[in-house]
Amino acid sequence: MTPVEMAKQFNHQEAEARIAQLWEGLGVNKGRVDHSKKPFCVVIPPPNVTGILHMGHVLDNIPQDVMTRWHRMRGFAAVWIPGTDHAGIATQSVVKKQLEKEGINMRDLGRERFLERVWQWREKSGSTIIQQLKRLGCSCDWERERFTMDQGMVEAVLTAFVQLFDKGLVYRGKRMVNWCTVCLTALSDEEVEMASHSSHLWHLKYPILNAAGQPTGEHVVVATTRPETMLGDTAVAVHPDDARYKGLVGKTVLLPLQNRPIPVVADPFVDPKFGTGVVKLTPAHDANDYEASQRLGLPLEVVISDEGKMTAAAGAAYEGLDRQKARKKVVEDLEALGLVEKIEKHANAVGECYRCKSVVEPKLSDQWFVKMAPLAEKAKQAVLEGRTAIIPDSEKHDYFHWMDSIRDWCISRQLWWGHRIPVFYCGGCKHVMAKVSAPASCDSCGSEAITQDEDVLDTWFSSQLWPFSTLGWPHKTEELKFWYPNTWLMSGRDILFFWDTRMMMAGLELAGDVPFRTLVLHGIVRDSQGRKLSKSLNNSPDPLALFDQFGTDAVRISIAQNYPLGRQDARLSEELFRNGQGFVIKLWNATKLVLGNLSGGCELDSAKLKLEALEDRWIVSRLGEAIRSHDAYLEKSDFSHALGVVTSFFWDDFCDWYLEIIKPRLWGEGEQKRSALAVSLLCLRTIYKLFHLYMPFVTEELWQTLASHGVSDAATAHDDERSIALASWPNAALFAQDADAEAQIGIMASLVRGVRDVRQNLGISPKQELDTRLLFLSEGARGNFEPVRGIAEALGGVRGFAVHGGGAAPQGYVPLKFSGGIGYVQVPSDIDARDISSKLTARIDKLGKALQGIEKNLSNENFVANAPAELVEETKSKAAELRESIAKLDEFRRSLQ
RNA sequence: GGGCGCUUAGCUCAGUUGGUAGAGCGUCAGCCUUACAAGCUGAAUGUCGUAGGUUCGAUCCCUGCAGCGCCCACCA
Repeated sequence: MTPVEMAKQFNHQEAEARIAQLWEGLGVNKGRVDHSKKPFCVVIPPPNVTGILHMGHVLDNIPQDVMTRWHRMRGFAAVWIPGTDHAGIATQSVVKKQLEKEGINMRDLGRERFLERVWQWREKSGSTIIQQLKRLGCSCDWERERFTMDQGMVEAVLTAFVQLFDKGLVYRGKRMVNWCTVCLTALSDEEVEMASHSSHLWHLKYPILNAAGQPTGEHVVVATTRPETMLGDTAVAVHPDDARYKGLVGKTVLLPLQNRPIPVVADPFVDPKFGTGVVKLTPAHDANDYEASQRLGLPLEVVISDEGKMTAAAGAAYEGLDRQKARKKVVEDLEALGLVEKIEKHANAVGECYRCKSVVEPKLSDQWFVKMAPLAEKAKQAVLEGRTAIIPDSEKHDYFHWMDSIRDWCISRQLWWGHRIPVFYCGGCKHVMAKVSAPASCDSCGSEAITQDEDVLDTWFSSQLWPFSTLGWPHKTEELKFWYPNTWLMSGRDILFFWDTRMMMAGLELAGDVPFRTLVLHGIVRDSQGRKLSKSLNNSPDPLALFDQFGTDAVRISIAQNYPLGRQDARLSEELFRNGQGFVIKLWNATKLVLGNLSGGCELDSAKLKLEALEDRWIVSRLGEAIRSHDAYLEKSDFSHALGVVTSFFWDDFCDWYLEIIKPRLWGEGEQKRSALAVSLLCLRTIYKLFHLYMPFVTEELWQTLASHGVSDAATAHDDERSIALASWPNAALFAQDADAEAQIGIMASLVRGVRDVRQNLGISPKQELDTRLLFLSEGARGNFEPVRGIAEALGGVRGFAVHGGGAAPQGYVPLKFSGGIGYVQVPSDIDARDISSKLTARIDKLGKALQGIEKNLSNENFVANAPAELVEETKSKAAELRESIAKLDEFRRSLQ
């Protein structure tokens, strides 16, 4: 082997594509059912098929990649299944808008032709996000890519529906549902976001009629936040016990504008304390009112259409007006009649469509529902029993609360793009059948007049099957048997109720077990000012541009380091990515140093490695500790801390101390050089493996660089060395702990830091060699120092440490404290004494304060009596050390005067 | 209205059997030392939100309060 001339830096632009090809060629990401190994399976939260990669995806997928790579290297039969979601409402509205641009109304086009257009759009843009995920370095098994509307998925979805139907867990019913007047479909409760609107509370006067139907001249005042709905009022209600209105119940009032008499009724749902205690009843447009009207047998008057416009029933003056405009006109018209008593400011929560943000309208309609209570109970139990762990633990609270307060799930959507509900109606006997494939005739009467339900299923109905439908369910495939339940699932906590909870329920009900063993939830990323990323704020960076600019590895490591696990959110900034870039560069340069000094005869065999030099024993001990600690964090899915362990090992221990210590050996010859090379190469190879989870590209490049120069480890030669992704995970047990080495290097580092500190403080040039004497506080410390004497001299720039026997500080030396004793550094004659004196005073004051605090404790009898003996001893010796240091500093200060 | 979380250095955040607080960035100072100036070396900076309680001792445990944020909720 000869010294390697490495490029100045890692060219990520060129290398990433090449490395991705290497992986593809080697099939490193392929998951295979292998019963000799433990299974590991993750399914990707399927992005919208027509979507493009945004920071949210990056956030989602980095940890999945980390976990998948980690398990693969640890010898699991690991698979990460990718795919995309058809995203019903979102995709339909995109295509609808495209058509509108061409002047085509989708209703005119018809269902079939419209669906053709959607499929075309899907074909065109469907692979974009998959390509982008590849650029992120995701080690998915791309051959297993699925789409929520591919053939197998259709079968799974229809089967799931039919099974639930047959169990009586799916039913059709007339209910008040959330209706989006823009998307023109029903929504589930989860798809409605409550937003606070500052609005008004209008107090309207309804004239009271006498028995003959004539106005008495008196009014009853109702308070409402939606005056436009008064056109559809069918009654006015008060609380039965409300003394103020006792005489009113049973009478009739005149509904203004409509000039229709409506009754005054009593129902306990009215809150006498709110408003005037009188509420108008609009059964067709309010869920509460609807329920009350059912109890009271009141009629329904639909005055708002599906599109959110007033109907003919609202009266000629209002028909066709938008809800908002109708509200304004109704109020104006009532004011003109003198029927508005007052208008108060009022903040209320309004439901908005989670897709288009328009205000949802309650609408009474026939819809399909999933009966949730029995499913929720099982899902709750599974988490209570620990069959699925939720990380962080605090999120369980929301999970349980949701399960406890569950309501039936409206799954029918009045859309075309989606899984059509597999329910068939017989035109003859009105029999209703749920079938995976369309029946030719009625099961019950044999009639061939069969029609299929027009609606499609909620997108989340198919998403909830993802952990097992991707593995071949409803067929009992090898994959399903081996990889179900999935090991792990990562999702943003914003879709906990859309997706995660429903997968739990569907998995337990349909696949017979929990969908995943561990659910990890994360927060969102924000910009540097803490704002959510959004298109309108233009603060949402394009991940691909970031990959180009900083390198994919840099972006990945930056995000992994600042991972918003749990409730926490993470802030993004340029600095963050530059920081990540720094790690890539540092790793490159550390390799450059070692490879630049390669020479013949340093073949590496980690099993036969003899660790003789102290620093070699030390770095190997530290490395073992880093591996153990990293793995322990990752077991808990704590990526940031796991990565933090590796980065601080690499940067602080390996680069700042180890490489600095061994430089003379690397520059030298012979056995010293050989062993330094062997140990540093072993460390580098191990560091690459550890970092590979987070920075797959640069670590692969460096691994290949080593391989191409003949560096490989004889001890792991049985491993597949063609790619680091196929290499085996480092075994911490092979890196022996060495307490002596750690203690000795610890003393050395503390002493060197002390000398550097003195240098800086006194303004002594780093080049100037110093004379230094040491006073050891114990024989042990002295013993620990001897082996590191040479290293300390080299790194501290010290001519030679002499031992100071004790007693007064030597003249002209400044003291420094290190772990194990006190050092004295000779002050060069050209240093200004007054300058030093003031610095010494500051230092003495600082130590004095620390001593004060400690002594306060020691003078407290209760502390001495109650605190653990060890702690008391420790505190005493700390106080002694401080006193000694202060005394020496003071002595020196006085000697200057 | 109910529930949950957060408040620590100028900024972003770590900090579990309770023992007098750390990192990165930024700031200041010194270094182009033959891997790296996107670097190295050193320094400064905190009534750990607030008021109490428990304790020999509280950033940590308990209670009240304030500010910020999130989730849930059919009160017109």
